[in-house]
Amino acid sequence: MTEARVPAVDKRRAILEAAIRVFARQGYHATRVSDIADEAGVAYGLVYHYFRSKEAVMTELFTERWSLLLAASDALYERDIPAREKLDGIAGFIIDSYKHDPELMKVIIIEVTRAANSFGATHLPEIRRAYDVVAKIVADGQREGLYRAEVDPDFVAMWFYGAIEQLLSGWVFGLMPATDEEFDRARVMVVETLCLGLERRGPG
Amino acid sequence: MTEARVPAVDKRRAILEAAIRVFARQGYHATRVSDIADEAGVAYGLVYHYFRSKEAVMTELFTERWSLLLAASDALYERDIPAREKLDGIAGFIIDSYKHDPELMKVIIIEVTRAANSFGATHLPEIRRAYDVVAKIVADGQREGLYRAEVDPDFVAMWFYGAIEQLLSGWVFGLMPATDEEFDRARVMVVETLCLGLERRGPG
DNA sequence: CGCTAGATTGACTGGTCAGTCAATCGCCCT
DNA sequence: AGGGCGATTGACTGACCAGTCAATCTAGCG
Repeated sequence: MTEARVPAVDKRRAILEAAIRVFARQGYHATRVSDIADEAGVAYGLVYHYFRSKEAVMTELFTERWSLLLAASDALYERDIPAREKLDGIAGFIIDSYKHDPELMKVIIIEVTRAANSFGATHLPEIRRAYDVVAKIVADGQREGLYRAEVDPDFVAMWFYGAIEQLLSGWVFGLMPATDEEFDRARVMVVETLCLGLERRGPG
Repeated sequence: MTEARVPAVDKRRAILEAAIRVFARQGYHATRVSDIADEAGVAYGLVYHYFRSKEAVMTELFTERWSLLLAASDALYERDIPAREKLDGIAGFIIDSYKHDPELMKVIIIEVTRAANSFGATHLPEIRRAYDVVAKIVADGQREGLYRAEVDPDFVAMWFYGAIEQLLSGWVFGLMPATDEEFDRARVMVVETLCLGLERRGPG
């Protein structure tokens, strides 16, 4: 009774999801477009009907999720809660994203965020926007006198993301146990240790 | 009057150094073997006289420097100095390596250490060995009661390297100012903030 | 019914490059 | 002088793959 334009099976979506699996399994460079098509159960040419290029597929995967992270970060930043909880919220969002779709996060981290040469270069602006929110949170914390003034907020932002990416990499490659308890433990540990490192010491 | 076998110009070395420049400029995947040969001022085929493959060139670049880091880490670990100084020594070694040959460090970080798919996978064991030294330092610190016992040493090790890699990436891509003062400041900041985050709080 | 337009197919093309190899060079030794 | 051998050369081959395109299919519509 409703939308007449939407096919019973959305092949476009099928292609995107197949791409996640194949990119996660073989890496972007090692996947042929035909691999994506096969995995999606569609003809080779259909990939080019829906996407301009192999790169465009990757870009859509990244942008779709990264924009969620940016939105969540902005929302967190605006809220009237302690800096620490904002950072915890961001760390939590990323880790939840991993819990929710590990393959997609694997692809994003490996092929974009840490791939400073290829997609990392293309998407630098969006990536930096995420860093900037963290830097702003830290800067606010310094202005309120919570955090030591000597540390550069931009530096902390890079640190924060560097640590989280490394963590996810550890899970992705089985260097560290990847259970739900570990996820929560890791999240607490990053934020707690980072904040302890940043906080001004008492009166002494 | 001396070594007869060594040519006046060591072409093998020239190829390695050309490779550093070209890999740094274009990235491993985007460099053709002919680019390396041209940059070295040498015929295409000579690259294959000295190296089994393009990959072998990269591997030699990585292994040569990484083994220095491992040796330095081990030496630092054995010395009878505070944990904090050991960590500072490792951070310092890496940052000095960057100061000494930024292009080589750029290549190692981007193409190996952070390239978990390609060379990162191949060299995982060596990379982990570097992490392990940091983990051992932290574990010792915990045993001595300096550091909080709740944090997982392996986790700290990943964190430490994640942060430093991110820093170097920031310099490499011009996201952060890369001057000698910045290098020293960054080194102090990483180690100081990390240790403050790890240390046990006074009596409370 | 036929018509149109988007969906779908897969064979084919063009360009790229890693790695091979046969030929030549230059140095040293006898 | 001339033989031997590693160093050096660069044209060539074989494989691979992103992207194109003309053909076919399907569904709504008047």
